[in-house]
Amino acid sequence: MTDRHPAPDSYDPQAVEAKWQARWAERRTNEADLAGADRPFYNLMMFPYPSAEGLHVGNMFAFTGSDTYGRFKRLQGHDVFEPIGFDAFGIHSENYAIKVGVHPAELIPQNIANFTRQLTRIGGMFAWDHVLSTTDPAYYKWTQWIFLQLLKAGKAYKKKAAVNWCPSCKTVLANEQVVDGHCERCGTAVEQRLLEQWFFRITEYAGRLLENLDDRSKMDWSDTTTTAQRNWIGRSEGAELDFALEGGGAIRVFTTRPDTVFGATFMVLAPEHPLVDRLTAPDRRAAVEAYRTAAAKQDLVSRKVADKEKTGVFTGGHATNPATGAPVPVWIADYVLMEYGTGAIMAVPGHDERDFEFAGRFGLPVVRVVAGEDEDAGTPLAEAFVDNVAGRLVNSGRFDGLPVTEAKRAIVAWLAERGTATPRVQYRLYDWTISRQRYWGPPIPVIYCDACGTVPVPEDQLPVLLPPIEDFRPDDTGVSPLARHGEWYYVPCPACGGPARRETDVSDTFLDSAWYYLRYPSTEFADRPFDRERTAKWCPVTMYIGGNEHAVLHLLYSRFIAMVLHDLGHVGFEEPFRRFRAHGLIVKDGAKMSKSRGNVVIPDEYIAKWGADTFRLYLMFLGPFQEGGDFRDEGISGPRRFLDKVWALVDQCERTTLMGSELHKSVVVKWHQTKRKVTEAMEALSYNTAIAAQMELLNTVRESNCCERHLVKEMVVMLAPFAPHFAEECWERLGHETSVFDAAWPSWDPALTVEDRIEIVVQVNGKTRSKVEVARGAGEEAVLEAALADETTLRFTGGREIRKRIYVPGRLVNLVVG
RNA sequence: ACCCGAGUGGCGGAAUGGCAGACGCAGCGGACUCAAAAUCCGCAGCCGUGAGAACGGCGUGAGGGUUCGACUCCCUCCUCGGGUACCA
Repeated sequence: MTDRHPAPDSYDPQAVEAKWQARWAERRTNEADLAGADRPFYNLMMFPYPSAEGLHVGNMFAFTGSDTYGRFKRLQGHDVFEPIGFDAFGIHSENYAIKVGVHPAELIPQNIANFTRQLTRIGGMFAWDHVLSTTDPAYYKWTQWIFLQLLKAGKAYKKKAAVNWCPSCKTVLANEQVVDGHCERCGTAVEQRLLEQWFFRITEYAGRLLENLDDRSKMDWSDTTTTAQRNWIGRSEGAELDFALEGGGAIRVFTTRPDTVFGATFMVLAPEHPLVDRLTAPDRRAAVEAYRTAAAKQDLVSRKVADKEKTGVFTGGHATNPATGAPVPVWIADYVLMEYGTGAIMAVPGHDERDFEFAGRFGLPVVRVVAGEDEDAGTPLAEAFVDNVAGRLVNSGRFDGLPVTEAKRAIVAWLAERGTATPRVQYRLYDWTISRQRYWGPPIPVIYCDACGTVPVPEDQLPVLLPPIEDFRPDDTGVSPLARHGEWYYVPCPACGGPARRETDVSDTFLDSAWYYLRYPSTEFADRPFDRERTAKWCPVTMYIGGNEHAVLHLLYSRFIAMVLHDLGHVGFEEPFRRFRAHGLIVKDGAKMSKSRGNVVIPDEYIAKWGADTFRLYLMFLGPFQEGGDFRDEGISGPRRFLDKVWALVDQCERTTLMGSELHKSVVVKWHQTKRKVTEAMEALSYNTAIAAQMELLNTVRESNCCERHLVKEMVVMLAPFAPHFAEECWERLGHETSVFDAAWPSWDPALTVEDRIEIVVQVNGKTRSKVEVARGAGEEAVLEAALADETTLRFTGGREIRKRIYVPGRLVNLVVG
């Protein structure tokens, strides 16, 4: 950063910014008329987790990009509502609080105050009247209410599920706290433990969540995000097949490759599979039990590591292959997961890599049932042949010769007739576990009564307040610290008045953030989560911007909750975010910012040095918003010089008559072209090119040395989304008493975006050789004639025969010579 | 391993089938200045020919293809970033 010494009447960002921030607050410029707006536009940015470190430059980039869009929409005449809030519950806050030994309820307000200061300083158009924090009882009361609606509707249920358990710290760990199968803090090997936990039935909605992704009338999202969601939901089409057991019953498997059933030479069950006991032969019992115990102890993360060596044991039992009628041995192995499909697979080692590896390890037979184009049935397999598009069946009885795709249908139909197959769609998505055995979250509003069982807390008793306990650390009981707080924990049953206990788990932070956009427009209503009319007016969110790290969980959970609320009649839409765009990431001098590298950029010092407007302009200029870019200290002086030049132009407007001078046609054309280009670029979030276009216009004006007031005014308006304080000040200096944000976005005249005479590029054999100037409306004949007569062109055509002439209207001529 | 994104001057980046390098940073030359900073004017992809205005060739990670024409579309490969992870 180099020092600059401003001349007395030059642009002083600190003074300008302080002035306008005060004025915006006083005039309430940034608040939308929520009840009366004519053209509501809900411009939402993912709310931040208020960390102790404050907002870093990457956050500022994202917030500025969202704010720039909101301000642009406002200038286009929309009533823009741009709220902000804080996602302050969760394990991040809790762990940090434990680390520094200060209660999160004390830390969070300090952090929020700091975030508020930063977000105000950068000049965000935030509707502070509607600020919210998820830790506020007035907010989480309704988070609990949403839980109860799902419970009532049968969309919430309780079941035992595995958690990561550190036997040394005696506490439940989140997946992120497990590093290489060991506890992040003490290094002890992590085990799994089964706990009763609450789940939401998101899998019931898998199909709809998937279908809506393709419905443009409901959602316009960036492709990368919809693709990530599609993959996460993971739809697979296949069939369930039954492998009969001696003495009745069957092992049911799910497969996407029913065409390979003739090659199923063994079966594998998940160690937890309920049929394991029945199948295990007496002499195998010891080995099977040992394997099951070992599998049960493993932590949740390493259980699912793909490249580890295959393990498993034979149960001693057999089942019957429904296609061949042959008995196949049944094994158990931890590579088969109880949570997916039926918890059992038919193993086809010839055509599945995992099964191939397993068969090789344990000496099980490999049979080829699919062959590629030029292969014959006898070719031995050196590796699994997994191509499921090309290839024909072999060693599959009457199905030999059928292409794979056809064989899938034919075999399922054949087995279905005999009652051993059912077509089936399977999703990878699993139900959402919302229980957290922690302190810092909204208590799940449920009471357990010995007489009545599980009783929901009556809605009129919400919120269930999180008690302000001193010791909020997890302890060796494995249940939430809340269980230690007797007068909170023991309550009379709301149904029978008898002795009862509260649920001590709190809910996942993702539940807090799954509905916050519904709360913003209704923050002043204490008696309802979201007002019906307000919601109808403002929701779904018109434009949502956020990081792609939330492409899956947050966005999917929000969609699910909206869908449930829709089905229960609480909201009129299924999809909460009409438009979503992911912002890119900022790196510093080519490397990712991180504390360990010591290259984290703190925005405050840059803002103090250059002002918020220059900083904003630089952030939006350094790269495409949706891709991010490289933050370099040297780069920031360019945008500042640009503002200085605009300032000087406004200055000239104020005190000279030169401003009346007639514009050259070329300046008029550039002006109108710029208005079009900037408008289109803003809409596409291509802020860097929008700014470049404005710089070009300024350069043209300066070079031509002619200008007029109207042009300068429009320049200021186009600059306003990026440099709001600067634009306000210029607007005032240009003689306006109202906010620049109440001005209209400039429009352009398409006829004036084209010069009277245009340049046509002349290529010979595809290489640019010359240019000719023609009148704007010149026809093909005239242009070709001019091109052929051009001296430079003639040097390259050299009298040779012209075999082909290509004419692109208004742009180019290509002459192909022999 | 799979899925997604990206690879363009010294640097950030622009152009998504039609003049590659807009705009900006850094750099170089000049003006102003006692001098420096700031500001203003100009130069600027690489290689070659030329004293020179100029002229020619090459050039968007690598190789192939489609096309009158490819940074842009297709195939194969390499590198980097992000996501997912034994999903049957």
